[in-house]
Parts: sequence; C-alpha cells; structure tokens
Amino acid sequence: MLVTDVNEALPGGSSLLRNEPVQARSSARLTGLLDAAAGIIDEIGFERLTTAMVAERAGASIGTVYRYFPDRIAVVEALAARSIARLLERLGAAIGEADSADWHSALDLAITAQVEMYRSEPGFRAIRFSETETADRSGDADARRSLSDQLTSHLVDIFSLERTADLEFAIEVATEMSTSLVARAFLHDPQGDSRFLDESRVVVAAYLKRIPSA
Amino acid sequence: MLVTDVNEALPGGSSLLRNEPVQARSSARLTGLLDAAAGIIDEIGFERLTTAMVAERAGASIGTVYRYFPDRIAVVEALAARSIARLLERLGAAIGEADSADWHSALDLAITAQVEMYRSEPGFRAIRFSETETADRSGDADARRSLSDQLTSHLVDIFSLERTADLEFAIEVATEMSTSLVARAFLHDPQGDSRFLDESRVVVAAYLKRIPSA
DNA sequence: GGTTACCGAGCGGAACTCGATCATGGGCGA
DNA sequence: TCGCCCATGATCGAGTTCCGCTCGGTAACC
Repeated sequence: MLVTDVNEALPGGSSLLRNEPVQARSSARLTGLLDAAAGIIDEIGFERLTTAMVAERAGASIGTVYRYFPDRIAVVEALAARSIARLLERLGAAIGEADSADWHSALDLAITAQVEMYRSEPGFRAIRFSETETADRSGDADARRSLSDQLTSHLVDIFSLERTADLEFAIEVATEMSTSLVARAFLHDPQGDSRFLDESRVVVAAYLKRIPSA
Repeated sequence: MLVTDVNEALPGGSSLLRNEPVQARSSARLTGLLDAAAGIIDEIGFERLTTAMVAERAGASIGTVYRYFPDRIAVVEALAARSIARLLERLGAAIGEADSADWHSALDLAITAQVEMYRSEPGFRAIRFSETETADRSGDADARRSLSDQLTSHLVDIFSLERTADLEFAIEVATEMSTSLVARAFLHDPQGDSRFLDESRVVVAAYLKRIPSA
C-alpha cells in the first residue's frame, strides 16, 4: 500500500486536531474516527453527520470524538485533509515511478490519482465541499485549502524549474478543469463515467499544447 | 427587472417547499425568507445560519419558517433553486436579445450570465455547495440538480434542432469547464479574478472549435 | 506514578412541532 | 352592488426534542 502513516498529514499545529496522538492506540482511534466519518458522509452526506454517529460507528464515546476534534466541522475538514494528503502521496509515488515525468504528463497522472481516490476512498467526494467551511476560522490556512488548490501548488512545487507566472496560472487552470471534469464523471456514476474521464485527459492535453512555455 | 415571479421556480411537487403559497402576502413572505437567508449566508456562511436568524431578519416567527421549509437545509436548497432559476431566466433573455444566437455563442452568454449573478445576487456562491445535499433524499430530483447540470440541459433545450449525443456531451463538458472556472474566479476575489474569467471564455471557445458537429 | 486516553451524564442552545389565533377573499343572500 | 360569513390560508411562539460540546472522574500505557 502506498499510504503508511497519513496521520502525520494532520499536524498538531493545525487547529483541525485538538490533541496529537502519542500512543499507538490513539492514532488507531483517530484513523477509526475518520473512517467512520467517511462512511457516514458517503451514506447521508456531511450535513446530516452528527458527532454521536461518528462515535458510535467507531466504537467510541462522544467525549473521545471531542478529545481529537475541536468541533463537528473539524471532523469533516480533517477527513478532507487526510484524503488530499493520500492523493498527493499517490501522485508523488506515481511520478517517482515514471522517472522521465515532465510537468505535462504529471497532470495526466494527477487525473489518474484522482480517479483511484474516487474509486477506493470512501468520502472522497466530500472533499469538493471542503472549501465550504474555509470561510470563517482563519489562522491556520494551509490544511484547509480546496482539492484543486492543493493539487495545483503540489504540481507547481514539483516542477519549479522554469516557474513563471504564466506557467503557474496554466497549471492552475488545467487543474481546475480536470478536477471538475473528474468530479462530474463520478457525480452520477459511482464507477466514474468514462466519457468524462477520457475527455478530461483530452481537454487538459489540448489546453497545455496552447501554452507558450510548454 | 428580468425576474417577475421566480417563486414558480419552486413547485410544490418538490419537497423543497412544504406549502405552496396561495395568497399574495404568502409569496411575499417566501421571497422575504429567501432574501433573508441569502443575506445571512453571505455574511456568516450557510453552516452558521440558524432558522431563528432567518425568521428574525425576515420579520417572521420560527413557526412561519417551518410552514414553508421542511428543515433548515431546505432553506438553503430553495435559495439555490431560486438563484439558478434567475440565472436561467437571465440567460434566456440574453439569448432572446441577441437574435442570431447559435449554441456556440450561447455558451459565452452563459458565462456572462453567471458573472452577473455572482456580482449581483447575494448568496449565489452558496449554490456551488448545493450539490452537497443532493445525495440522499431522492424522489423529487429535478429541483435539486447542480448549477452546471441545469445550465447544461437548459442550453441543450434551447438548441434542440441538431441534437445529437455528441453535441449534448460537448455542451455538458463545456458547461462544466466554464462553471468551474467562473467559480474559481470568484473563490478568492469577490469581484471575480479577470484572468480566470477571460480564460474560461478562451478555453470554451477552443474546446468547441474541436467538436465535429460545430 | 505521571501522562495519555477514554468515558458518559449533563448543560445549553438550536431545530422543529402543534394547537391556538388572526387575515383573506370567494360566495351568497338581501 | 354591496357587505357579512366562514372555510381556508397564514402567522405565531411556547414548548419539546435532539444535538453539539464540556468536564470531572476512571482506566490504560510506559
């Protein structure tokens, strides 16, 4: 498996977590709580998710939920953060394998990584809304950015060689287009409508071809 | 003003509304409640919106809120439905004026219509999340579809002459790309980042040029 | 034994109900 | 044509239920 310890993707500095797990059982708990939340969100949507449900499904008490998360919304945000971290890790591994990867084909790998996440990761769809709550509680910004936001800066970071404003913008646009088309593919079809998936690859490739610094 | 009676965009068949307004004062109430909700959402986000706030700002009692809406979430969904209805109406009017409109330029008008909505309609941003709750409670599907979904079928309807599966798909893809890029433009910049707005037009035009039946 | 983790009764506040009360307007008799 | 009547629409708000969250006490770890 690609994912080893994604709990580290939720640093204590971020206000997403109240207490950093220290003992082993604790980080198992955290994982269990997030898994429970993911399942619930898949079934009834995050708006209807209650902290009591999370506790029960994870075999914990309400108090334990609040030992880890400052409030109900933070549970969803932490789940989103974990999912995005897993996506980026997957992407990093994929780029590592394809050793001759340029930033051009990296966007294609990013699409593949997303598709895998939609198919294998419960609650991944929820990520699309994670921007929802970004609004109010500022201060720790980083862990709370949207999927396409983080994916963009990840890609930009990897290929920082010839970084120009135009290039960054192009990646931003391409990322936005691909994430939305992939999301569209999974909106109605739980397996992912292949027409949209194929088209997202075509569209991104065509778009990048028109970019000067490509 | 373009909008005459958008309450008709919330048919009683949809479970978004509990009771259809009959008397005049009633639909004024409904409008007032939705306006109140829109203002609140703009100010503090829909997660923090309480039914009591909506009631107070609209000068109504809590009971009245629940006379119209089955629950808190439905208020937001109804607002989204109204906003989408207004968008489509705006779009229809714009296409009507530009009498030689082909489906090509209609997509461009659709972008303009969206931009106007973001700029003038309180709470329009909230629409982006309205898909959130679509998930579970099925049965009345129609009024609960996402922005790009409804925009797509609206455009498809208007230009039904040469309707083919490929053409519909192309419109679907183009709509998805443009709605997401426009949303991106307004994500951080309340005035709408012009780079994204310009690029969305360019991207859509370029995409359509590659479609056979264009 | 000190720190970490867990529990769950209980509190406050927000979501939602329900029966009583007021407003409206179409019908009908004068 | 007018004006009263009352069925129905619309409003209200105290009260109930449910949910988010706290906190003091107990168990597990190292």
